[in-house]
Amino acid sequence: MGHIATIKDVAQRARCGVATVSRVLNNTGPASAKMRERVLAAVDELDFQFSEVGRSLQSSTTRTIGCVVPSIENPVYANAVQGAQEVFLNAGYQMLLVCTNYNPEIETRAIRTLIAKQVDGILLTVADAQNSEGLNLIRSRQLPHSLLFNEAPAGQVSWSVGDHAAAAMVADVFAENNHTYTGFLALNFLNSDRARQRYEGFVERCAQNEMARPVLLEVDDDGLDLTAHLKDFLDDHPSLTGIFASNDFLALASIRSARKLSIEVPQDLSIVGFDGIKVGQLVEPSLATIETVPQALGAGASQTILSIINGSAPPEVPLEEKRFSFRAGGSLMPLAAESEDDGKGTAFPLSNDPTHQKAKSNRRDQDEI
Amino acid sequence: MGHIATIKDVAQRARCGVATVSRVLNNTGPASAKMRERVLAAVDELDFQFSEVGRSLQSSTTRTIGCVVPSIENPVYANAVQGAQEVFLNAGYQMLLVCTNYNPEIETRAIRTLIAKQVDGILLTVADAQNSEGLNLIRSRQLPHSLLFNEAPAGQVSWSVGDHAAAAMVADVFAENNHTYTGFLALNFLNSDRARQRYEGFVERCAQNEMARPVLLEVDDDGLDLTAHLKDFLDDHPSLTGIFASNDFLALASIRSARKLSIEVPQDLSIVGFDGIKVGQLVEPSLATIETVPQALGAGASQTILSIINGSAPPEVPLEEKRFSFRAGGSLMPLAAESEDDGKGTAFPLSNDPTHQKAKSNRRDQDEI
DNA sequence: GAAAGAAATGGAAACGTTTCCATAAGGAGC
DNA sequence: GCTCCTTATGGAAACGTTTCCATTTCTTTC
Repeated sequence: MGHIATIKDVAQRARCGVATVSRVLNNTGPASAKMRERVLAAVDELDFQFSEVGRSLQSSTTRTIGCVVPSIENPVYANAVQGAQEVFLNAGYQMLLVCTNYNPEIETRAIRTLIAKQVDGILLTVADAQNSEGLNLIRSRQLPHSLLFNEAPAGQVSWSVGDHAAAAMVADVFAENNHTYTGFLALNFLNSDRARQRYEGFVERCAQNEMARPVLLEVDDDGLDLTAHLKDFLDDHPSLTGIFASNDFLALASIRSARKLSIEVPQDLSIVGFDGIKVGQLVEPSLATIETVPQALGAGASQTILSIINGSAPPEVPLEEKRFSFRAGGSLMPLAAESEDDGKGTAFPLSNDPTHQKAKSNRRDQDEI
Repeated sequence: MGHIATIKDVAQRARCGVATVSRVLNNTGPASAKMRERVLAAVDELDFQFSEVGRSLQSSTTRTIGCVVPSIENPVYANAVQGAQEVFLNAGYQMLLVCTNYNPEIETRAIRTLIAKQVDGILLTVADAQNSEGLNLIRSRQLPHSLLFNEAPAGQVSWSVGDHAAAAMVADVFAENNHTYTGFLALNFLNSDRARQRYEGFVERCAQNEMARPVLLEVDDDGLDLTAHLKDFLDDHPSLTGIFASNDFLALASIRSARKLSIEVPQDLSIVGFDGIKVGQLVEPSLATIETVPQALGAGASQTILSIINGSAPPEVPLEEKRFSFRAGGSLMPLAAESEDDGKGTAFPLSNDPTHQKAKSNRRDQDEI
């Protein structure tokens, strides 16, 4: 028979009522030994398994959590999702995953559907936390949820990296290494509040460190024409000695593009990434970057949701210094120090800096080919 | 009111029966203009949305697909899952994701739960397709499903890379480059039929090519002690000139470990990876590897499932040559050719091969430190 | 052996839908 | 104004659970 057994079939076969079957199988309420045995036998013979749909309708609980992220091709999100998934699975929840591809419409639609499916909670990274229709829906429904990677608007919890401060740290690192003229390489600037926060944090701290205002290079896709973009960019801004890439892939791609342009990293150009993906340590030169803990953030955010669901005390979001740190790497090199009493950092490149000089000449060579 | 509106609330507010509300909202059956308006107004005022749980119970369909993979930290699976997710989302399905961490028990449990949740189909990569409890459950329930990455047992569809043939291709590449003494670096050998199939394919083709039987180096975790393992391995097998790593991460890690041991890749040792992850092209030396199309496999497998569900013609699995190809890279270098008439490849390393010689001496140096 | 209490059991309602079927309302034709 | 048909509408069953409550069965105690 192609028919899937229900509790009624079991009851019939065990010659008892459905209530008894339910009690036996859930171990709720009394049952005689022989009855128990009959039920178990019937379950075995019919290969019975409860329908979670029926259960959900009755209990208005689905043991399912929604998870909305931009993409899992980015290992940062992949790790976070994996961390979350593990926590949820251990707690007996499964995870509905939606990748929005940084598209706010998909985001909204997905959240709507998740709500309709009556998920018990939602873990999400939205395009813009200040202005997310989906997030508003969740809030108005008072559905247990936690933001991941997004900075939360008001005094709400969010498991974010601390993009602003982390980017500021990059500015400090550049300053410590005597870099003054830097660029910021951005991807998905429009659809990612994180990218914007990094840029802001970087720009602000550069100003505080009396460095030049970083120039912005925005690329729309991480396609193969990065080399061309980079060339134009460096041609337009020949004094640049360092680039802060808004993620590690972009940083690695930049190193490669630089190599193609005969610009050596780090001798001619220093590059710092963001995220701290694993391969960054495997390559040569190793990637200087901001190391983050996406898996921990994902796990933490999940626990926040679980604690809301079962009313226990939510975990504390760790301090910023636990959420990111600078990882030194071969892609960043100190410039020879500017003499300390040289006034407050003139706005011109140092022509007596050999490293810097080399960078420029090298680049010029390239230009003239 | 903290109460979520149901169809009854809408009916009450619109002063009509629930059947009418259902008809209006689903556009099934007739309804007068004024009634339609009243219902729509009520929906708006109450912020009503259908409960998918109620619907599912009634329609015995959930618009949800289960997806079981070992891990999404591995970009191969991440890409495949992402590809699948997109196809499903476009078709109006959402995806329950479970990562098993290569653990068969989690795998079985997860599949059981997915069945209980009455997913409309399951996309899965199992530890061992020949012997998977979960897979049997799915089959006996006749649930629409498709294997992903696993080779299917009998004449069943599966969206796999073609690990056996792909690994054979690596053997051919080594042969073409005059490598005779090779090693196979394996991870998760126990819990991955793919890794085993790659090994078998490689060993077989090496034999056909009259190369030495590849030596197997099995590592249990991709931790930091790969360097130590590699050193021992190369000490034990000094004639080795090439290593086939069962995935790209392992390959990159090997290159790094080699670098630490002052073994130069590819001059002293050639390395070939598997999977074709993106970063492999960004690094120096670039990684020679088998390039695969995980996203396409994921998308294809999803379409197979959808076609089973709605009874349409399933997509064809592309030919093997469309599913993998060899990607040349700087990590593989040809050895000086053995003289063609030298008989059928003697079983000893060529002492007149400078590159090879260098490799050996270099390694010896290392040993003596 | 009867009464009282405890233990076991089953019936039925409820959860939120859809859909079948019956009924009500409206209009056309005589 | 009546019948007849079409179009609207609502009641109720069904989907698979859990749980409340009432009923039955078994022990115990006198």
